[in-house]
Amino acid sequence: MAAQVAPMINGEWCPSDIAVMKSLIVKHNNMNNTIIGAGDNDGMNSKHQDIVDVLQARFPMKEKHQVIDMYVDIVVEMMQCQEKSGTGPMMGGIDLVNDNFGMPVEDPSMNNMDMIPGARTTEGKRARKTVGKPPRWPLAAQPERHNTRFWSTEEHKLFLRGLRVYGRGDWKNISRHFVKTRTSVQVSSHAQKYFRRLESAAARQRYSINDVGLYDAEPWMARNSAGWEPLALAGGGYNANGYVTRGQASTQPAMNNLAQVWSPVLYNGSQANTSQAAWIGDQQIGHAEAATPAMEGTSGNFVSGDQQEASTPQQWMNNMQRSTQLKNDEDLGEAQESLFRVFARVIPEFEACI
DNA sequence: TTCATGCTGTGAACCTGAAG
DNA sequence: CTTCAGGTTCACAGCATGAA
Repeated sequence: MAAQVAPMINGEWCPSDIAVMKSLIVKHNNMNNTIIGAGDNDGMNSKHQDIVDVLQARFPMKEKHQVIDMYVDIVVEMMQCQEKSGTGPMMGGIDLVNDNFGMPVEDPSMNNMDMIPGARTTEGKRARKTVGKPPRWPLAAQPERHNTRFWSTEEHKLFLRGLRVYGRGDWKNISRHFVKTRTSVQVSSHAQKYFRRLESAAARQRYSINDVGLYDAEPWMARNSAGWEPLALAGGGYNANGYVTRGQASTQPAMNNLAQVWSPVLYNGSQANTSQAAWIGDQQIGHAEAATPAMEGTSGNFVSGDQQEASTPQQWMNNMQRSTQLKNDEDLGEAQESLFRVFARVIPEFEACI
């Protein structure tokens, strides 16, 4: 672990890397556009395969899935910039999305993400649990908790990937295709705790598996222990608890999960690489660092449809909701899903890597 | 078209174990 | 000892599907 890098930043992609990737993507996209006609599916697939190969060649130290992942993120970011500006691409023409990479979307109904909390009525549920309810199990007959197993960091990252591809609510597919070691019920349960954790971000006191972001390295052990304490960084790293006490501004927790999951939606790519960061209450989500990868969601601002920055947990949640609306309105979510789905089909390694 | 059934997601209660 | 985090389970609601 490089001591210079904030722990929430995995150090895998630096801004210059991303700039190079963008440049290469734009260059090869434009170059191939002159050769490949619209609707040429094989050509499009080959095109993206070629671009990934070029990127892989440029960054031989990276795993292929890392390259693919970043490629998708950058494409989505560019797409979002195009959507926002309405006048054209930020970095040259890129038509990777509008035609679904030249491939049909296998299941358009996939865009069923319902991120709006409260969209489904819960009235009548709340009074369900009755007072004086007898214990679920007699003390002597409590079921064995043999299935209890803490989520590993890897499982959580797979969960985040699945969340990014299938969206919130499709636990079945996330379980089936990503977190294969967990049932859909377990995934759902984990998600419940995960989102609750995000909502109560300001009150966090202990490290949790849910603090692991998709691109985070693993600077910690699975539990609070001295095992990861030595990794605490001077000035802006972790403290022994993994969280800052409210009022302490000298240490910065890594709480970028949702930011990464929804980075193309929540973060304004055009403002990436600034040193501004979003905050939850007293705690900073995205640690401002000069060397922050744009797509990490660590340096970009939280943006909602009206470009408002979150400054309180409630505002943050509201922004998330508005961002979801924005995504729905502009079909960004569907486009992103399409990207991943296409990648999953075009590049076999993708499935193997995730 | 209507109804029954099964599946799945959601929110909450409850439990265990670890940290404070 | 208290508080907190994580996991399981349950009740309910919504949706899809098939039969009448």
